[in-house]
Amino acid sequence: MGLPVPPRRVTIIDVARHAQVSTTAVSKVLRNAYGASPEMRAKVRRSIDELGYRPHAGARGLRGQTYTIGVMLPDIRNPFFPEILDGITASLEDTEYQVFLGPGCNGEQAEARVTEAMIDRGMDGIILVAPVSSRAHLERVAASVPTVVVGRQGASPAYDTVADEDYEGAALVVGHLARLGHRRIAHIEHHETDPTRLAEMPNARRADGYRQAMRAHGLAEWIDVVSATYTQEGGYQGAKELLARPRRSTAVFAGADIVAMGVLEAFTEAGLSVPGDISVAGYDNTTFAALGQISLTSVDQAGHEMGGNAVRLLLERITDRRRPSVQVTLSPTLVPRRTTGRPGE
Amino acid sequence: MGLPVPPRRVTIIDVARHAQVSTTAVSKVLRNAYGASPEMRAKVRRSIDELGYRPHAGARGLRGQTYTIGVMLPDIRNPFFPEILDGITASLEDTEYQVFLGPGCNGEQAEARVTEAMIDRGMDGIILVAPVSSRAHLERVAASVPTVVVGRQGASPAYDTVADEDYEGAALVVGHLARLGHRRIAHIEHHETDPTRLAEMPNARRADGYRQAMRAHGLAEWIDVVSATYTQEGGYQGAKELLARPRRSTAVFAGADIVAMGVLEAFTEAGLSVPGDISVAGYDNTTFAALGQISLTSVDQAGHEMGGNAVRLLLERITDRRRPSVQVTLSPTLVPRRTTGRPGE
DNA sequence: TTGAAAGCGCTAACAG
DNA sequence: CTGTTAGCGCTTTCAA
Repeated sequence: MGLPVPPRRVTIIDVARHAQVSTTAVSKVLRNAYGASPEMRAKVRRSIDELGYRPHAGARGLRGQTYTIGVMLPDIRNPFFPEILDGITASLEDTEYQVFLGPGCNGEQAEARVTEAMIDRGMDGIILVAPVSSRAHLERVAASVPTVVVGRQGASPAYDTVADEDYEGAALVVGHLARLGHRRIAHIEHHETDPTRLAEMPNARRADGYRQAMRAHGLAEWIDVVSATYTQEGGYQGAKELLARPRRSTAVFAGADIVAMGVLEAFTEAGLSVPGDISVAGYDNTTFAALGQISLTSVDQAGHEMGGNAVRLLLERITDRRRPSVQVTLSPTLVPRRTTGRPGE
Repeated sequence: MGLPVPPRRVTIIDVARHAQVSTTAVSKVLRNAYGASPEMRAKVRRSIDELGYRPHAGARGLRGQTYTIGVMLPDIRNPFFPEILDGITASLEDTEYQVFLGPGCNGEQAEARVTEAMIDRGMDGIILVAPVSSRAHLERVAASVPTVVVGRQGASPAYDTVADEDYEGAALVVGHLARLGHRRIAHIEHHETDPTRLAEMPNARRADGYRQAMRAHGLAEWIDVVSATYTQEGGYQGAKELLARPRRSTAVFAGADIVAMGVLEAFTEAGLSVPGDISVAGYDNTTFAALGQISLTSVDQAGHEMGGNAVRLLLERITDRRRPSVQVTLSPTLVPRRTTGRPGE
């Protein structure tokens, strides 16, 4: 059963016939374009409603726009990204644009596939969140469609960027811990080898920010960085490594909340109390950092604002593709919770 | 600068010219369609590679398919959904189809907007995960595009379904707790009023499954259901309510992991130890249930398999739109962790 | 202000 | 097996 014959879609021709005008007129009304009298607009609008007409985006795209914005998120599991997405959808809610997300990407190859798929579908603009692709690829993408890169530093004339100042975020954590009386503050970073990305990716900047802040607080001699990956397992292993040190740290700054989760697990396993024996801080202020059971001190990146700014820049660029590129940098804030306290309490 | 003039896209005509064949020939090669000699195929493929040609999905969609599958997830924050998504993308990886996600939807209106947007973009098929829309709307959608509904019971001739047997999941939890020696097992449900959805939505079925299982274990007199919402706050409030009861339960079955998180928070606040004083179980086996710090007993829905099945059914239906609808039901499994133990220990 | 007509890139139907 | 032709639904000249 199930209506084997899907009823033919209502097209612009049906609307034109119903309203007794030309398709051109209907098109003008759809796009709020110049050259249609108020009476005609009203008449056309009525027909559109009566017939339940909705324009076919693919067909529109062949000549004009598809009114579609693509968003690429690296990992849908990371609870930080929904914040950005909320900011994006909220800003786009009252426009005609529709957002679609690429599926979780990990690695340059997956990113290439998704970005190409977006371009092939005629999307009017794309927002890339924390992409790992080479700058060359990003610029190639930006050459064929308006693009905004979010959560990654590195200005380019080809695309706009919106990012959090990770140096500052790292400094907030180190400052907070130092103020509590910690000196031996260790850091677990996500290892980065690619030379281009080294300066642009948040993980690298957090590690640098940590080093810089330690020096600024006169704690240079206690700088201790463990290389791992931004995963729970990475945090677990990194914490193990720290525990094996002859002089144990009194605080650990994990480069991401998910890393902090692994750290907490390792400490619990080792019978250490947090923050009694050792303090732990994360980064991203993810949903589970806020869970009462965990209550992790973290850094909030204002994801919502990031998303909102990204949309603003993107719409501007869709309007004027040759305007000079813009870089927006937002300041993170510290969210102290129960995993950090005075040392040796 | 940023290349103010985006280079014209390579079209099928360019490829045809380069390979010295007709556009029809190129089209056939693209679609692996019948009627092209191996030599011609090779020649065309070479030209495609040399020119870096990629077909324009919108244009294809005007006559044939767009090779695009839309997936609607209700809430990107719920860590259960990525599992389904992984199953979907994994099954689609080696096909020409590309997945795009609708942005997080809450409520019927948002769902309507997203499903319509997908149809307007000529998507070849759509997968709706735990939609809250009325059955009528779902059938309207399914009438214009092949559709699979995931995570919601309720067979329809218009679409296929893939769901977990929530009765069974609830029974697993009750059985587990009963076997540990619990009798006073309470349940926190997500309140459902809509009569149509009542029988189809997972939350309602979990509550029913709980009641049924309690009876089956001879614990009918201890049935105790608190109505809340599937949120952390809902769990917190629900737990408060349970604590105010004259006879306290020794175990709580929360309808979802996120609810269990709120429950745990309330119990911690009340100075109760888990599972010493009271056991807690959730549902969905989300990422944070597995976190060492939380270690929540939960029910695993085999999201990956759900996604894989959804894709299989969808591709089948894209091939043959009039084949009778299919319902796939998967069995959940219990994942016992540290939040459940013997009562009164 | 209005509409006729061309064409976006591709596929399907058909003829050779 | 191969190519010609006619659209798909819309926007965009451009002439009236």
